[in-house]
Amino acid sequence: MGSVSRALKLVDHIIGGPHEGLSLTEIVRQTQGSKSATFALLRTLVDHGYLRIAEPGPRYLPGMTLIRLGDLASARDPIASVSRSILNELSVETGLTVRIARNDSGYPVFIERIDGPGMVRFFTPLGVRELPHITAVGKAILAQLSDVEIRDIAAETGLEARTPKSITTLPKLMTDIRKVRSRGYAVDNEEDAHGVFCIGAAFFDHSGNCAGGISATGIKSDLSVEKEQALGKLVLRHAALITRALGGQAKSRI
Amino acid sequence: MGSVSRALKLVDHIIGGPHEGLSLTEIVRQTQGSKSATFALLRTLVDHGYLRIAEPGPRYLPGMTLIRLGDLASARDPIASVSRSILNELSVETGLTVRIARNDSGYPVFIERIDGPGMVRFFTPLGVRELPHITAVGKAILAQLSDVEIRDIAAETGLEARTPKSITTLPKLMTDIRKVRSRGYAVDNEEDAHGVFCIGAAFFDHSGNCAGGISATGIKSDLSVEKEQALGKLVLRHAALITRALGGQAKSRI
DNA sequence: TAAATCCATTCGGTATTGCCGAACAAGGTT
DNA sequence: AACCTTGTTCGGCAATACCGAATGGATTTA
Repeated sequence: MGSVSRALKLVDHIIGGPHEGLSLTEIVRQTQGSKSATFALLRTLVDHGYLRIAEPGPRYLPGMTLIRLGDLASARDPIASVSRSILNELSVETGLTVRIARNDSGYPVFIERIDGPGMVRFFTPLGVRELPHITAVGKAILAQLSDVEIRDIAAETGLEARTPKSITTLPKLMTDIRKVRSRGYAVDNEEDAHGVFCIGAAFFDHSGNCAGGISATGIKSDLSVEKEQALGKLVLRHAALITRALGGQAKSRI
Repeated sequence: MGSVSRALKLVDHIIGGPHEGLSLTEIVRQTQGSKSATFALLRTLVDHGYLRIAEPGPRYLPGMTLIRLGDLASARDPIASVSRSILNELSVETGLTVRIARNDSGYPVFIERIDGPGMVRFFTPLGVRELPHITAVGKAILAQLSDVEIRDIAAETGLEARTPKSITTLPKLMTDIRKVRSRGYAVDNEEDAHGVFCIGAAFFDHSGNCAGGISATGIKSDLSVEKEQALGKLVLRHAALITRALGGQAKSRI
């Protein structure tokens, strides 16, 4: 399957490339492999719409099939499709950037996003495993796990820092998790990015497992202390709505 | 590249499959190829996140990478990213399902969508070439082409019908296109689906070429005659906003 | 104007590797 | 307990994906 892997790596490379696309020789220079082989791979990717060619001087760009598959994958995801209207409601009520994440064995993977109306745009990619200890949804998910599971995940990630406010030690993480458990919602206080806060809460599937989380993100200066609590309760309520829409119920942790 | 093609066909097959996913044997039955070969292909697709495995009884589902690539492809598309806020504005002003399409050499390919707030959901896939003579955006794009180009595209598609109201002959199409040219906006009057109307208008890039179109879709009974004109003007105005955002200007047709 | 450079694309020949059938393992069912 | 179904592994063969070189077209340099 080396061929397939190489082809998919090419897709990744091109989607990470510059706005105006990449030429064949540029791609060959930046990746390993002969010119003729990559040319053949690119050709089949174009045939399937994964890439498209921009003229002049054949430059390769992401194709329409990627948009098609992403749309279908999102429409077929039960969590994403069920929460869309609830997410939209939270968006208009808060005016913030709101997101839904799926619980990928302890790690949050955001699958849906509605940007706030303001000028500020956050870099919030979908479909990527995020760090649990640095995101509000991540901590909301962690809070549903046992302490040993949290320890294991903390060991896996190494609790790396993104900002000076990031939590980098297990004890500090545990005290924060305990706060999450008592409040019901999790807070990311500039732990992921300077000047950015995030408030998240978990939702549950039919078997009572944490299926993911919902969160609202904004710039720190807009969030007063009393607003935080109100926003937390709002996010929590919408998480409960998603739980209900999924036909789920929160499991009582041991 | 047979390998790559087969792998991408598998992705297509699985994303078109049932909600609960497909098992290996089901996939083997529905596609050609040996069990071991498809197993290997599926494995690499899972490795790259294009597919994911649902337990129990390994069933294959669309993976998170599809959502990630779709999000990135959409974010990198200049038309999609520039029109997002304008599309959102049209959405709240009309309360309808609104969409943006890219002009793919005469054919509309929708790349962005905001569903209306109501119960009704239209099946409006993204990233797919739609038929020009059956969609409002399609006719808005056609109206920007020369008459011979329209004839060629009509010959290519065969002007197939979707509903009794579909336009199926070139003369009828041309009279409708002339109306589009005089009004500025195009109307799909239950030509694509029973009880569904759509109003669209074209926007232009820096070189004056038609880059795509924007449209609003709703159920027919909500659209009175006087509303149609108001809505048409509204859609047209938002198309002009996109043209400006793209740094474009409408080319005067000959 | 001609030489030169750069790039996309094509083409044989070779060896890598992807494919197949069969065998193994593991549940689930009768 | 025997039987069927399904996922997974393995060895051997043939297809085919890869490479390097050659071609052709376009743009630039001398």
